[in-house]
Amino acid sequence: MDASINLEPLRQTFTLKERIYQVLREAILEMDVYSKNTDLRLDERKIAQQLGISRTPVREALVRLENENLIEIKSRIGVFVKKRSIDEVAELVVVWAAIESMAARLACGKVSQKEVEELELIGVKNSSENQDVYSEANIMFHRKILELSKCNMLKKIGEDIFAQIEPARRHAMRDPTRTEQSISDHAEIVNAIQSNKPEKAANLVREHTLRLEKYIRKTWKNLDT
Amino acid sequence: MDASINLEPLRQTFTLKERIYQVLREAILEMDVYSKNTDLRLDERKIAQQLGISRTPVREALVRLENENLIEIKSRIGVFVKKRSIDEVAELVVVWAAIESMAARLACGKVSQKEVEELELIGVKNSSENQDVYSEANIMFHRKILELSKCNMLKKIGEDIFAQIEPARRHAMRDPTRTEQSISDHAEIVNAIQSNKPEKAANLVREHTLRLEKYIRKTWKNLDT
DNA sequence: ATCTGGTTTTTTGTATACCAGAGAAAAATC
DNA sequence: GATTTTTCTCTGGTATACAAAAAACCAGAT
Repeated sequence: MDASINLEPLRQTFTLKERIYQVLREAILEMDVYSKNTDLRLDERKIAQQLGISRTPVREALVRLENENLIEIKSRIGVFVKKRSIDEVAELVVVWAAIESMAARLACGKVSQKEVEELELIGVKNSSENQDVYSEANIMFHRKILELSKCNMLKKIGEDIFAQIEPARRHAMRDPTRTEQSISDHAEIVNAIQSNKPEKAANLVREHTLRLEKYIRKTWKNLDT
Repeated sequence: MDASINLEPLRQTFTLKERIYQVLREAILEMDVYSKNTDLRLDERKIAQQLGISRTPVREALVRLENENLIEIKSRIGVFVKKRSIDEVAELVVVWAAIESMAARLACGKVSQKEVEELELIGVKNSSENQDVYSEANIMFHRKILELSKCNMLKKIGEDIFAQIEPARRHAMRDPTRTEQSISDHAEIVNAIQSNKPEKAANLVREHTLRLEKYIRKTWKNLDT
């Protein structure tokens, strides 16, 4: 028998810097970085105050974000969300193409029928509804390929790079005419994976993604000054 | 018109956390991680004391290193240099293969004769001297390919991954019989790049690197416990 | 009005102090 | 002697205080 008070576990699984990191990361990725009137400055103290904590864990989160290239900490000047140049974004897309192409190659021969169907559902069927749905499904399609590679590192690094591209992708991809082409590309890719043609799958994915690179380079609207 | 002298920016950017980061990173990469009697623990306080500074900048450097997957910060337990498992290393090699393969592809058609010769010198001619020289030249060969892609992001991300692999590579690659095969691979790669065959160059590089993956998986000597 | 020079304010960098959880060691219990 | 409980210590986590550099401000001179 135990008559003493038995309180809640209260387990605070995550450390502050971890949570702040996640909060900030999400907030940064959702920012409209390329809009003229977006303030790119992050104020340590303001953030700490807003969250009701001290600067220390905030700073540690910021260091991490800087290491991920999402922000830039200028010594004794301030912290700024990074606005990538067209060249940097295009290059990142190239890296992404390399990684996803390898993922598609590896996926061949080790995916179940069920997984192929999931991929098709995301990238081909669901995509055709409307622009917003397409955009969301498009992201998921590419993430799914990374997943199907069954290679955790490929997935992890691929997603890191994707996060860096995402703001620019939102900025540059407003053209609905690309949707159709994209969906037929997806169908081909699904097909190649399903019929276990690694070389073809890898090539299709690579060219599909590199087409995005070309597109970005062509249609980039420079909103700087 | 501006006739005034135009001086350097003179950024004094030497912040402590930056320097500590570099010092620690180098030290970690040089550690023989897989040796039984290597102490993998890092003590914030001790490091700060040794460097004659406070814990704060040390911690920020550590956060960064953790984000690069070189160390692991266990909350209220300690900081440890990460010893990658065979699976993680093998997967990283796959990512590396993806990136370097794309680099070779891009290098085709945009390299000068002089650059090709440099590559050949590093990867084929200089490599044959002895094991140590070979090992060093081997690294340089692969870095050179990243460079010849003229894609900064590819280079940067490739080198990040390479840094993570390096300790394991040193651990696993002790077999001199691989040297010959490797050098003839290199020669083929140089040839493909020189004669502007992107598809072939990409394939050769990929298979060359993936062979390393297989090799690591096969010969990994588990020194844990 | 504009430029110049110093001064104040703001903001980041670093140091220090204290807190809390985990694990080991010691003590108590059986 | 083995097991459980308690205490203590070690280590990272967080808060706060202070130093230093950059930016903003503000007179006074031109």
